[in-house]
Amino acid sequence: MQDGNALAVRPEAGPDEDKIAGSREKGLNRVLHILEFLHANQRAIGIGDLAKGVNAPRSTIYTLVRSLVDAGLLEMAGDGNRVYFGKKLYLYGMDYVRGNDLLRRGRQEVDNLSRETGETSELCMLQSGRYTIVHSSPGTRPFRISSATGLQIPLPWTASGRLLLAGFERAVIEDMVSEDDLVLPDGRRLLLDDFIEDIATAGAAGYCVTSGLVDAYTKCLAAPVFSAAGKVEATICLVVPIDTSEEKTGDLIALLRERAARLSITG
Amino acid sequence: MQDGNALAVRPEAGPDEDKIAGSREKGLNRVLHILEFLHANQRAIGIGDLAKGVNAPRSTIYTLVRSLVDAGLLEMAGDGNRVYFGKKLYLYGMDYVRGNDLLRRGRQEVDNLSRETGETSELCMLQSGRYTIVHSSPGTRPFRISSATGLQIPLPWTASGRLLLAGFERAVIEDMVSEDDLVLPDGRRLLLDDFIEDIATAGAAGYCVTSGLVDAYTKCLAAPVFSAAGKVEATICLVVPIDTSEEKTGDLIALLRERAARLSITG
DNA sequence: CTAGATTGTCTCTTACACAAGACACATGTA
DNA sequence: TACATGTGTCTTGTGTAAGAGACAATCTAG
Repeated sequence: MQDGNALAVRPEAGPDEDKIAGSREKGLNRVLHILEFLHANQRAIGIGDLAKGVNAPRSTIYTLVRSLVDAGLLEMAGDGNRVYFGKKLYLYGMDYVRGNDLLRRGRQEVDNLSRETGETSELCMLQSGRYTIVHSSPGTRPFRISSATGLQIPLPWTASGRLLLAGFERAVIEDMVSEDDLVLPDGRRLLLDDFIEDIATAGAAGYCVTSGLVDAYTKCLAAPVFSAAGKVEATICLVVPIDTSEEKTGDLIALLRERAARLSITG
Repeated sequence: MQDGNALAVRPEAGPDEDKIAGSREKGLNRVLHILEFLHANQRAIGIGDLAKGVNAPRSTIYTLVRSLVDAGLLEMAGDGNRVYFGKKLYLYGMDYVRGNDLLRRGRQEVDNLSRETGETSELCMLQSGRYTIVHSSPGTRPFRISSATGLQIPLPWTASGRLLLAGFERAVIEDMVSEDDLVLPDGRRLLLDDFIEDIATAGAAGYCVTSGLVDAYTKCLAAPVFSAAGKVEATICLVVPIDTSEEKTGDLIALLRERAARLSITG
């Protein structure tokens, strides 16, 4: 087959090694890229820019966008020549929530947690091999630490990432984690072996804490939610200031684990 | 088997206009049909049934579904050979909400309304020429009247429909409303002219009430939300028992209009 | 004013995605 | 046992959708 699915956002594909000239792409793939691009940019985009953004011929994008707008997956934005997500996608998304007990209850639980503790709380899942914040609830601190829903972060940067990978073969993990993923935002570099060991300990412990990984001021506490099959299907986590006392951290972890366990009881 | 859906969610068709025994369909269109079909059925569907449902060759559906699952727009459901909407669609849907002030505030307002009044409240919009319940909040009656989000109902059956069409040309309205749409669930038949007159009066009055249209026990109160351009962009409505007193109905309408007006003030 | 960039629509060609259909492997049921 | 029904993977041909490019309109500088 071809290069399989080169569908990984590719916001800016560093060197120009990819894209072997004008290979003809399937329309559906173009569409998937369009959606990813809009998701990555979080705003309405002009059709011309869209074509540039997904690196596709203008004429193609015009026709595809027309189809998508007609179908309601996209909508023309205010000024008239920009597009963004449409109502249909919202409706399908709500269908997903409705059909997905875990997500529905998880959202609820996360909202509760952040209200009760005052800290930012998040529901996280693996999304085609990437760590994804599926739902987050801001917390009540004056300077609150928040992250956008749908944000995708390299697995090694997070506590949840360590839990989500528990139970996977080493080879699979190596496959999911790129070299770049091991470089933290501040430039420090994790060793793959250390990361894999973290995963094992996190899986065994049933929770995970990371300090100062994505930024220097926060600590991340996470607990796993299990599927009926016993796999880690999601995590819930709390983002707290890095100087939170040992004692309070312990309490929060206990709380988190209890809630995660409750979520694991699938109907 | 399938079907038997009393509330006609649309018997057939999708974004395609002329469906002459589709010999060779574009992949993207197949996908759009798949999504519509899943939305109409509100549950995971086996790939074989899916192929039947959208009237497409199995081999095609297999490849398309694989692409969609890889991309995360669909997910394999529990037993392993059924598919339903995936996380990506949820994320895109949330992006839509985030990018859409009206929807975000409208949902909020509808939730407030149903909590304050105890009645079922809904946010409604036109979705490619069809009336759509975009968000609904159940109300607190013992036997509550509720409708599923994303349900599409013929425009003439509803109070909101009359408001949403205010300002459209007669020809456009005629185009949007099919013969079948004029037949109420109980078999009664509306006259197109009456309906169009209703639209005019509703538009002029700035609210609309219908009694016993979709069923014999409810009254529907609706008020329009205007876009900056002065067009009716959405409605919020309350579904109340048909024997609600004139006085209370009047109060609710006043409340509804006030809230709708507040929503109309776009930033 | 001209020169350049951008937008939306069109036409034509050909590479390839859709479709048909064969296959192996499960099931269930008479 | 045979016999139907369903599932998932292949291969192969051809109708057509993706892409190149030309076009007029519309901006926006300078």
